Amino acid sequence: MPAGSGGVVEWAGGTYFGRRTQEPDAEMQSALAPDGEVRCGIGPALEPRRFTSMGARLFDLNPVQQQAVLHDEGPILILAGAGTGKTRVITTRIVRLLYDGIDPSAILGVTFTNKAANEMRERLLTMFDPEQARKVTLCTFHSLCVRILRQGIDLLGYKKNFTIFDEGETMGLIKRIITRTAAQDEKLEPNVARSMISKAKNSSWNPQVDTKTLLGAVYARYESELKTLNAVDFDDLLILAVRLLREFPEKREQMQERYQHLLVDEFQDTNLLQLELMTLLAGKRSNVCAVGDDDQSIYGWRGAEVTNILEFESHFPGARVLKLEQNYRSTDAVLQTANAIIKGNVRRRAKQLWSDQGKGERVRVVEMPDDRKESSFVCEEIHHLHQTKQTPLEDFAVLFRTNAQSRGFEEECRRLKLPYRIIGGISFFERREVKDFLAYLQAVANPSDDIHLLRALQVPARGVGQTTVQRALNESIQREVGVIEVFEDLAFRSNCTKRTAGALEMFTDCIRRFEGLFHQPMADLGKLTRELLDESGFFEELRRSCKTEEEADNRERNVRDLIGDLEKYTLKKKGDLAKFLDDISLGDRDTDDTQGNGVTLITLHAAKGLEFPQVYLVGVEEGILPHDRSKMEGSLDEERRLLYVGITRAMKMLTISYCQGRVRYGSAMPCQPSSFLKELPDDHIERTDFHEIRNRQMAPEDVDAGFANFKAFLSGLEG
DNA sequence: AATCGTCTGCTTTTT
DNA sequence: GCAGACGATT
Repeated sequence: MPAGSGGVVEWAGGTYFGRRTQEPDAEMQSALAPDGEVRCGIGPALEPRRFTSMGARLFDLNPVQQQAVLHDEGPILILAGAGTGKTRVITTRIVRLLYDGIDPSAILGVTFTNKAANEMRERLLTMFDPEQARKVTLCTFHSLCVRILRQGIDLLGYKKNFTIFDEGETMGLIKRIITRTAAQDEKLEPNVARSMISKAKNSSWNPQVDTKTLLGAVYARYESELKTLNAVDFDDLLILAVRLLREFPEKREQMQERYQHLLVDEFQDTNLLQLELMTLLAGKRSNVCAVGDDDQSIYGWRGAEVTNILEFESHFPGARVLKLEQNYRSTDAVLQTANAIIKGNVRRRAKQLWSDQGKGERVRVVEMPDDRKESSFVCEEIHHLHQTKQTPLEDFAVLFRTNAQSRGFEEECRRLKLPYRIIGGISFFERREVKDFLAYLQAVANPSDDIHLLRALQVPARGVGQTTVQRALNESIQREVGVIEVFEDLAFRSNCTKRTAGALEMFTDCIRRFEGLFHQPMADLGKLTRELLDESGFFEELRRSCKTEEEADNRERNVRDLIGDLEKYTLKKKGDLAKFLDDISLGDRDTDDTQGNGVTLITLHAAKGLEFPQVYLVGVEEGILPHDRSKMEGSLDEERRLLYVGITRAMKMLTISYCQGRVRYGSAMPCQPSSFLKELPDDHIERTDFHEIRNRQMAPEDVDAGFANFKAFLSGLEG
């Protein structure tokens, strides 16, 4: 059926026009009867079994959502404003395809985070026969690419057991290259180099690798060293997968045959390569269902291309475009505030969020004297609401632009004994013990993985120093063999000190022995891992290197948790060690997300996709939101979207605060309210300040105390 | 190999 | 003002 034709669809003998937008009438209602048989469009219908029928599911959706679900073939863009039931639509659409009798393994749903992919899978399993639903591919862009590459990367001259470098490993390599490449007087920030290289790699335009500049030389060297290490970074996963599909028609056709229906979540966050990957996979059929919201595009700085969504129709000609604007999350006051902010952006697909949940409480905009008052006010109010109204602490979230801002709130929570959780910051996988642990597993899984082997070699320190390692590396490059083979070479060892030679022998023997054990078919991987870590002195080192008992326990628990994950993983037959490591390298971990206990402290970026009944959006000051740097980079529109994302997280109550002064970079500085705040609609907001709010809530004697505090602060500022 | 002192730089970070 | 990195010490 041609795209966008709003084709006629049969429902239990009745006729349903996919394009209609009005409420279901009586005729339709009977056609959509909850237990009715379902037959629509595309494939041979399946008999619905114990799951809610498709008809009933459709009945729960609003008219536009229904159209999104019922759209047949050809490209469709679903512009899903914040809180408009996007995930629901996407999962229901998959269910609908399944009901149509589409082969589950021909359906591919792509997301950006493992969390999103896993949540979608969970949801799908409750909606359709799990045995079938499980066969639907739901994964991240990166894990999709790994799947593609594990099968065909040899065509591009890599070995199939390539290693995936994470951010840290990438950085390490770049740093080493810079020190080796740069002349005495040359300087290059590894951070800068990394992001430039990543930009160059991602933006398909090949910036004529100019090896005359230091950056160019580092870039060229980085690429060639990755290749010799048989390693790929996160960018390469996309680049190589796209190259494979572009350059090898048989691969492309094979994939196009396999995946007949593509669904992409958070489309506004896709970059050029991700778009290209999708067009390559979609092929002529062009069955692409993209879901996203240009107003929530906040990852431009990471290469996301808003134009992918703004110009969707030019990438997928004939695309149908639907707008979801009915919001099921927030009150009208919140939504009007959000609408008012976002309409200041020019390049966007205009949307007006609305809800039928009533006006709700007005949005408070509070002026605070300084950042300390801000955090104490917010935390005390949360405390107060929790005590007097029994509002669960999980209902509250404090949203801020930069991680540094979390600190004051953290301290304040501690002072008040409010449980809290911080989202973001250093990720689990960046923890040293986790990386060391994974290095061991990777070394055992693939001893020719030099980088991880060398990392394992250093934990614990074995008396094999820089010079030995460097010598081994040189030799391994020269002889074109893995470092482990150099270590095992008696001639090489005879050139080391006795101590070093012994250590090398012990280490390589250990790795080799466990390599064999791990590859036995019925191996108990958990048990083996514990033996490996005991024998190698890993656990001992882990405890030894901690200052406090508590820290040691924490770190050991992290590692033991991961071993538990590995056990579960193999028990559930999800795959072998190599597959487990792939998943983990891409951050996919079966987290039993112990339902968040406490107040949530979170950055605006990390808050996207979440919702909270009570939201405090703090530090909304010129220079912070919008951030100073964004003005130089000309990304004010993205800052505005960031604010929009923050506002639309709130379900019932939203408080926006800014300070007259705050401590930044160590010294007290005056602040202006964010220029965005001028755009707020007066009829839905209430402007107030710290003192007014205090006077309203506090007993008089407390007010005096508060005032005394304030004076104390002022004198502190002057001193 | 560990430790101490000095220097720097300071947004966000799905993979 | 503080954390993290790096180089010079022992």
